[in-house]
Amino acid sequence: MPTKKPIRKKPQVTAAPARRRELLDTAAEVFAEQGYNATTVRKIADHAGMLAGSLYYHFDSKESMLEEILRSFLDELWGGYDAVLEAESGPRETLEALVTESFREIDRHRAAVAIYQKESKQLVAQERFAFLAESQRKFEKAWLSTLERGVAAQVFRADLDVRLTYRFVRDTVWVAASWYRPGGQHSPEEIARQYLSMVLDGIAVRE
Amino acid sequence: MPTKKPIRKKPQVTAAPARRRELLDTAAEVFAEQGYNATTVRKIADHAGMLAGSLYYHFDSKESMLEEILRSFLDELWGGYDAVLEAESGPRETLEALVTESFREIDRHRAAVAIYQKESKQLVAQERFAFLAESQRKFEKAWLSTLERGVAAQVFRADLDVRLTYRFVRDTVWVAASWYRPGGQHSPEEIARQYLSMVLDGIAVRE
DNA sequence: ATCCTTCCCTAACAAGTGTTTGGTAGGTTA
DNA sequence: TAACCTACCAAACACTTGTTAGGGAAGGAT
Repeated sequence: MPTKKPIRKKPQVTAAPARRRELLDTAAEVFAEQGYNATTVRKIADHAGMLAGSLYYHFDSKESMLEEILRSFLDELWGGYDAVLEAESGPRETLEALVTESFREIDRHRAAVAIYQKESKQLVAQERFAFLAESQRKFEKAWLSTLERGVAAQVFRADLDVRLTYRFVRDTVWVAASWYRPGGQHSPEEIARQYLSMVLDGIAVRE
Repeated sequence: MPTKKPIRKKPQVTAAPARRRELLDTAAEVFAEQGYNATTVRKIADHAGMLAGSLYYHFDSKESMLEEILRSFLDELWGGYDAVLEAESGPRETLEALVTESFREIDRHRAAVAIYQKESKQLVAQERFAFLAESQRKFEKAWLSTLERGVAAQVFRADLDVRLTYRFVRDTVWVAASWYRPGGQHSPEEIARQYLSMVLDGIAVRE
């Protein structure tokens, strides 16, 4: 009679996601604050009130935690973006909606956005994080086409380099995650409003 | 007769800075590309064509390399900024000059700017890098006062939150280091011109 | 010819890293 | 009561990390 190997069943993906989410949220906080590489699994465990090894009951690696954090963030992000894009409004309205949606995502996923911002450039090289590259392509396409539609419809200026403008707009929106604190002075909508006012009409006084 | 201790004289700060600068430049490239924590001294040594231990003939720690990279960058940056501020031009001219100078610094110190951008938030906590905090205060003061002067002189809009505007302007300028490549399509001056046009006059078509 | 300086190599160190293995307290199910 | 599952701990593992110590080749100075 062959002795049954006591294969340890780990919950990993299947089991009750309650505790997983909890741990992923604290991990995301530490990742965002200290940087992914500077964050040891022992630090994460400390913040979660357990020991380093215990994390491996829930996840099978530090990297898989990072992957799950970024995946779930991007899933929700594209939920919002796709809804905006499918509305097929005018270019100006689309741009306003995209910006507002972005600041809302920052409000909800501050940590994940900060991580994405800091680490994505190094991560895309690994095939495990190839989905980041795909997301970036979709992202660029959405914003660029909106800007180009606006130029064609003569609601955006034609004398600006569209690609440069895209980069400026994109960066300014997302770096907000580095200083934004939820529950602070400004709501995401208020920040979006001010930002749109600046980008659309400029900060100079008109004569 | 007391045996003379063979104290190893290291060049460190005194000696010919030629090789030092060379090594610091390659270190800065690797730091910028992979992130400070993810960069091992062995990687730096690889890029420099030597072994890890040999780096310690020139520097006394990995951290001191980072410090020297950031220090020399900030020194040169403030050389340019102070010149602009001492000119005491009008607020709009000052803002234009600050932006242009910033893009020039990105052109010259792409790697250092990228490092500063990524790591400064975590570094300021250490007393060794307290000079970063001081630089940030000077930085904020320079930009904020320029914006406020502009609002007072009615050349900048009064209905925008100055602090929010400052953050937007600051971030967009510096994140350019993450995608800018010297010798590319746009010169620093051209990028500055486009950026200023966008920020000052907006991207919307005027009626 | 000797000495000294410069610049690097070889080889190791201790500390910290992500991860694995076996165990176990406590609740749930049979 | 017995078997089982969940969620964690305790202790170690192999490896990488920044750093150090001693040595040596090359070349200029004396």
